[in-house]
Amino acid sequence: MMEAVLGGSRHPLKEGAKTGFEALKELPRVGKVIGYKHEGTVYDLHQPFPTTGTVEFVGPDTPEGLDIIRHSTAHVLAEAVKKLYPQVQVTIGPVIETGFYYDFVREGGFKEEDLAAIEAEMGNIVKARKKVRREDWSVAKAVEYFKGLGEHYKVEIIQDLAAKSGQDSVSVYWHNDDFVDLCRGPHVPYTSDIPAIKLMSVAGAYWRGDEKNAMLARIYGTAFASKDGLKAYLHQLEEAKKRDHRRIGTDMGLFSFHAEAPASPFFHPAGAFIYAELQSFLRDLNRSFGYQDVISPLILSQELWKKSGHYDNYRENMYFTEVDERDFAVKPMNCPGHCLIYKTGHTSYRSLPMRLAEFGRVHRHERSGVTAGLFRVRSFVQDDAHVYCTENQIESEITRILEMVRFFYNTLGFTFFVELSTRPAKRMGDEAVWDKAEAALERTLKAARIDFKVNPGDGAFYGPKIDFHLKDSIGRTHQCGTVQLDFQMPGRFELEYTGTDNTTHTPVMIHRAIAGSLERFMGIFIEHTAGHFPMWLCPTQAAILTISEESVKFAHELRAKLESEGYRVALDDSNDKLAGKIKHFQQAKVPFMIVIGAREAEARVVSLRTSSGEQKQGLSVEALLEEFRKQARPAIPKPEALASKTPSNP
RNA sequence: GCCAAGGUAGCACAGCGGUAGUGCACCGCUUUCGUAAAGCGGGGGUCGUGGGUUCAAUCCCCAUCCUUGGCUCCA
Repeated sequence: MMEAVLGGSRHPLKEGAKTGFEALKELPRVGKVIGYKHEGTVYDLHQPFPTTGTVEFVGPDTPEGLDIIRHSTAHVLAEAVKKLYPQVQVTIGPVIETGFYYDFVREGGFKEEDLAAIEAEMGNIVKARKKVRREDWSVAKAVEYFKGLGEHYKVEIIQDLAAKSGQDSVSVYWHNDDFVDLCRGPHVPYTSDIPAIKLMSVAGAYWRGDEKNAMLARIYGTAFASKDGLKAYLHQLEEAKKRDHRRIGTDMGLFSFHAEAPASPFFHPAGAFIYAELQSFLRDLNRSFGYQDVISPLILSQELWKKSGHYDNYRENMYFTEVDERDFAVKPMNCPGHCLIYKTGHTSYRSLPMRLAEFGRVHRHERSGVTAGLFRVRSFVQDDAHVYCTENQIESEITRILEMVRFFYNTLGFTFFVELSTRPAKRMGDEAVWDKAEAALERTLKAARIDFKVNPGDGAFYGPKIDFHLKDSIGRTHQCGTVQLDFQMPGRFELEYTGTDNTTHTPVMIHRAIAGSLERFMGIFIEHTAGHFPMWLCPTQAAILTISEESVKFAHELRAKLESEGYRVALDDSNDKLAGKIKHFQQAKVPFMIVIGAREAEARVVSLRTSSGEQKQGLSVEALLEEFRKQARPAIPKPEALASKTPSNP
């Protein structure tokens, strides 16, 4: 006897149904069904039905159902495009996290204004309720058929598929007899089973993602199980736009960009304040963990970059300059400078680990199309540090760094995930050293009980690395912190220390950053908080608002008192209405507003309002200060204090 | 770099062959007012930059700079 799972409950199922549709006839009607899952694979309802086991029917509002709808919508898009532009070739049209896309071959690409017509044609196809029918063809037949249609990319896909997997048949899906596309499936049974479609944008994309290949015309779209689902998604996009750090940065006057220095931010007083506070938080954390500040120059000779390997491996991202007939480069990284500092003077094993930290400004020439607000810039500061240590100290040093990273992210309220990146194709050094380095990082992560995913081939050219990724408000992830093990550079720079045995050894070098780029980190933090920063980071922490002239004198006294306590306070004693003042400081995202009218002035108390709208009336000045003290910057722990804490990376 | 869209006052936008407009912000005056906008008046733009077409260009054409979305998601 078979079993069916339908609408969350189990039902016995008679054997012998030929298709999903037939099987459904035996079962109670519970909502819409567009496919079924059997042994982990999803099938469409027209496909031959299994004869054993449990079958789970898939509704449109399940993750699998949504994938089916979106994949089918991609096919409908392809049919609509072929109908409107018969000369266009189709390539691939996969489902992505937010919808789907389809890549076409079309001279000149598509224009955004073409989308309306295509969407209308898609609507016709949906309305026509075309049956989506699967057929299995031999590879030979498929190749011949698509060749006949002039669909050369499809032919390439089929031949590739056959060569790679060795399978001798492929599946195709028809819309009635009007349109056929190569596809693994599954699909909705009828085109009318797609409830809500929206084409989003056009873009260029390289065939198979490779710049050497032809540029294809991509159309992005999305589809949902209901009109409301689509509406909610579009609304969410609007909301995300409001949190965009570029918009908030402009509104709050935090930073600007100028053509005079493309992709390089100019921080205004308010933005620079927050930036500097974050920096000093990180500096204090560094010092607490035994790091020492150093400062190294921005421009260093080209020979140095040849020695470090950057010239050979990173040249296309570097800025060069020539002065006095000598070649220089602007540093894209701080490590060679720190190595020169290490090299000065004789080093004993007693001074290891040596932890050198620098808020080092680096310049990297990112390609023009990849820069984005603060997220990807060409000039930025890293909270960089290099730890020189013995091989025996590697694991304890990395553990210490993991603790710092965890404290910093948790304190600012971020969730993150961790990736271990292993040897890339373009690399230096022997395989044995790579083996050792990769194993050391993996061991340390496991010991710290941090979940991680291995990212093969994504390491730096000098060693493997651990990357920390933060999630922003619209689900994008950003690489921030990094820990990189380096067995190469110390040798290249002939770094040495004298060991207990009184002979010279080469130290190991660990590159690490916690925030990564302060610029990018600020961008993420702005979106994370939507501009509502914790009080200790705010340039203006509180605004005193008077109601009428009787309260002005007390307001000034209060400001003097708060400033003498070290708070950054604005005073609005203008003759605007209170509601207007509140609106102004609300939009400026000042966390606290202190309202003072005649009543308060007389009793020498205040009315406190937070930017989230909470109110407390009749607070004494001492009670107000107590409220503020609760918002102080979190205390920086010592390494020993964190070592005992239960690890977590949510 | 490549494909597409865009650049008009500090900000958000409208206008699109006959040399510029709205809202907010800013400045001035009036209003002394209890938790998201009181009223009136005013100043501010060589319409990204360079070239071309035209009697006339913010608008059309070419070039260029900058910004934005996309270029890993394998039928």
